[in-house]
Amino acid sequence: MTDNLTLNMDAYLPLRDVVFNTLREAILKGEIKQGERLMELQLAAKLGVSRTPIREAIRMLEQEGLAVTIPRRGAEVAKMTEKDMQDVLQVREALDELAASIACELITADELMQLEQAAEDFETATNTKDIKRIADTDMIFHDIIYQATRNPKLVNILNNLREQMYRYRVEYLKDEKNYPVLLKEHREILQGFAEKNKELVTDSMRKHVENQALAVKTMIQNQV
Amino acid sequence: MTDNLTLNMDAYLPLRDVVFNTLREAILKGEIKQGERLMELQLAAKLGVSRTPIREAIRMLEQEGLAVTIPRRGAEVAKMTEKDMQDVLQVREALDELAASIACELITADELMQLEQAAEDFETATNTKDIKRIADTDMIFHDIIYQATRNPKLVNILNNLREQMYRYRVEYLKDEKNYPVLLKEHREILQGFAEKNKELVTDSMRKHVENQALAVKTMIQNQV
DNA sequence: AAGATACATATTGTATACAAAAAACACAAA
DNA sequence: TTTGTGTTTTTTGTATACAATATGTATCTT
Repeated sequence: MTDNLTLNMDAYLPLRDVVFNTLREAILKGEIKQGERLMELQLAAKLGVSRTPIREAIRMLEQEGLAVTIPRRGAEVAKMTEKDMQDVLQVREALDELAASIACELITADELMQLEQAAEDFETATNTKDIKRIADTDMIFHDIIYQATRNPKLVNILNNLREQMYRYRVEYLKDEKNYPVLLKEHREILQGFAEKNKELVTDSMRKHVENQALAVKTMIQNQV
Repeated sequence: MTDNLTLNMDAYLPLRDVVFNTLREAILKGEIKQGERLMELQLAAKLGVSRTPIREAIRMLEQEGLAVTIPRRGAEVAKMTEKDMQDVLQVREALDELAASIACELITADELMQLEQAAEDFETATNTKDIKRIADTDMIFHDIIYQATRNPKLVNILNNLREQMYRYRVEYLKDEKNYPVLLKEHREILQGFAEKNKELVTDSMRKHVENQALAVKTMIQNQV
C-alpha cells in the first residue's frame, strides 16, 4: 500500500465518509492492490483517526463490492477476475443501452448542447495525452446521458458498475490507438440523440460497451 | 416500531450482520415504517447489544438503499415514493429480461426441472391463501432463473432491486384476482425455457414485470 | 528434521466513555 | 400569543478499553 494516504478534510463530512472516499479512491487507482488487507489499526494510524470511522468505511466499501471481509480475519480489497469483469460488463451493456434509450426520449435541448460540448472536450482531451483529463471528459459525456434518464436508481447502479471497472477503463484509455474508434462512437451516439433516433443511440451505445468489453478482456489476459 | 425486535443468534455471525439482517427484515416487512428514525441507543437497548454493531449495520442498510442518514441527525428508513418504485421497476424490467435471455441459453436440464417444480409449487401455493408461502415459492421460481445466468453480479443487483419492492410485492400477492395472470405468465416463461425460445422468454418476462409495475402503481395511488 | 504444544502477539469484535452538535424546553420580554 | 434567548437533554461522532479469536513463534519431543 502507498504510505501517502492522507485525508481531504475540506468539507464538514463525518470522518467515516472522508475515510470511505479516501480508501475508495486509493483502491480504484490501484494504490491499494487487490487482495491487500485493510487492517483497522494500521489504517487508523496512517489516516490519523480512530478505528471506529475506519470500520464504518470498511462496511461501506464492502457493500459497494470493493472489499470483502472474512469474520475475525478482517477485510481485504476485492479481487476482480476476468469473469467478474465480464459479468459487470454484461450488466453494463444492458443498462447503458437502457439509459441511452430513456435519455433519447427525455433529453432536453440544453442537455443536448452539454453533450455536444462534452464530446468536443473529450476530443480535445485525446490530443493531450493527459489520461486523467481524458478519463474525466469521457465520464462527463456519459454522466450527461445518465442524468438525462431522470432515474436516480439507474444512475446509481451505473455509477457503481463503472466504479468496479475504473482501473481497466484507465488502462483502456492509455492506448492511443483506441481513440479513433472511441471518437467515432461518441459522434454516432451524439448524432442519434440529435435526431432522437432511439435505435441509432442504443445500437451505437451497445457497440461502445462491447468494444470496451473486448479491450478489457484482452487486457486481463495479458495480465495488466 | 414493533417492540418485539429480537436477534436470531443461531449462527456465529458478527453481531453487525445479525443486527443488519434483523433490521433489514423489519424494514421489509414494514415493522419499522418509512421515515421512522433509527436511533442507535434505542435500537441497542432493544436488541441488547452496544451501539457499535448497530452503527455498522446502519452503514450497511444505507448502502443497500434501505436507510438514509443525515449527518449529526442520524438514520431513518428510506421513503419510497411512487417515482422511486417506477425507477426501480424500469431497471428491473431491463435486467429481468437480460437475466431471462441469458438463462435461456445456459439453463441446464436439471435446472429446467427445478423450474417446472417451482412453477408447480407456486400454483399449489396460490390455492392455500398462505401469503408467505406464495411469496416464497414465487421467489424460488425467479431465483432459479437468476442463478441460471451464472452471473453473480447480476443476481446481486436483481436481489437488491427485488428487496426494495418487497413490501408492495406482498400486497400484490394478497390480491387473489392476480393469480390467474401470474400463473399464465409463469407457464409462458416456463414454456419459453423448455423450447429454448429466447424471444418468448424475454417477451413473457417483460409482460410479467410490466404487470407488476402496473399493479404497484395503482396500489401506491390508493395509498397502501 | 518433523510435528506437536504452549506461549506470545496481532487483530478483530464489542462495549463504553467522552466530545460536539442538534433538538427540546423553559422562561422572559415585547 | 409570539419571539428570542439561554439551558438542559438527547443524540450522534469519535476515541479508547477490554474481550475473544486467530496467527505466529519458540520450544520440546520423537
